[in-house]
Amino acid sequence: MKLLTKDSDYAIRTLMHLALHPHEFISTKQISDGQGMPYQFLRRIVQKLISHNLVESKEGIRGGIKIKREPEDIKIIDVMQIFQGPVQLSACMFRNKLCENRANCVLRRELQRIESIVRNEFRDVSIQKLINGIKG
Amino acid sequence: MKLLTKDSDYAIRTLMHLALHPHEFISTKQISDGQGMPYQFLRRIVQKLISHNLVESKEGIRGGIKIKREPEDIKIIDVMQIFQGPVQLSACMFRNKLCENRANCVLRRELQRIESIVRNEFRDVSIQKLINGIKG
DNA sequence: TTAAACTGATACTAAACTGGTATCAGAAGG
DNA sequence: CCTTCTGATACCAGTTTAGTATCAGTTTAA
Ligand code: FES
Ligand code: FES
Repeated sequence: MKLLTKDSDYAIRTLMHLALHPHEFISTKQISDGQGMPYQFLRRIVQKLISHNLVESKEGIRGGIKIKREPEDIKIIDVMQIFQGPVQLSACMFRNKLCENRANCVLRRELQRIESIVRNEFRDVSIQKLINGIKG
Repeated sequence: MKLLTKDSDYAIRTLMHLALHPHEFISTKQISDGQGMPYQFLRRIVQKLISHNLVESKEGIRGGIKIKREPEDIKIIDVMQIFQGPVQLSACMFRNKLCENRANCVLRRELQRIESIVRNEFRDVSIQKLINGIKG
């Protein structure tokens, strides 16, 4: 079970980097080089961050990207949802259709409980908190 | 992010079923039919449970499978580890090699913290607990 | 005014994983 | 000896993951 995929990972690191220089446009190339991430892969990731309004961009030779929201307000669960979709339990059995006694299903209940714990943990970590290395 | 794959799911349900009839050998066919799981898929899953000593089997016409350990002692994290491998964070960046300042990496630290929370939760749920629907 | 350094938008790829199916062999029991 | 079971594999299609490539358009500064 992998908690974080590469794209979420790279995205978070990129946001951390941007949060440290909130007033300048930094090129994706510079970030990918500096952090050892594959450039074209990061390009695609960055475009998603832009389309989700976490980052803004400027085209042209002195262009680049810049963080658009407060680092406190960007939780890593937001980033994960963009790249990995929602935290979800195993789909209900009986292939297509949901089974009847969902309300009573104990496995389902436990999974939902754990699921919400996981969500809360990832919601508690912001980009700022990562930068601080402390509660944020 | 999916917490439970189908094989873990089916394995857990199978163990629950076996735990309810701890003294008889039940055929895989009977279980797959009864629970709406694909037979051949479940066969493969059951073989893994056997090779990991959670279940024992008897060949031949009145054969089948039987639970081998106490339902209290089988935690769902054990089952998940068999089918999904360990709960792990995103691999360290800089492709193959681990990066230098691992000790200082805040993202890594947070992920490890959350990882251990998840592990503990899944370690706290046993087959017996699922059957009871209460603390066990 | 044009070359260089950027982003926008997509298309492509190989490898791994997921969920499922199929086969053939051999054991046990009546 | 026939049926019901397991053991052991091999196969398969669809999706996901991680990464690469291409071409077009924008901006700036020499
Ligand atoms: S699996 Fe559908 S409710 Fe439990
Ligand atoms: S990514 Fe390797 S230590 Fe943070």
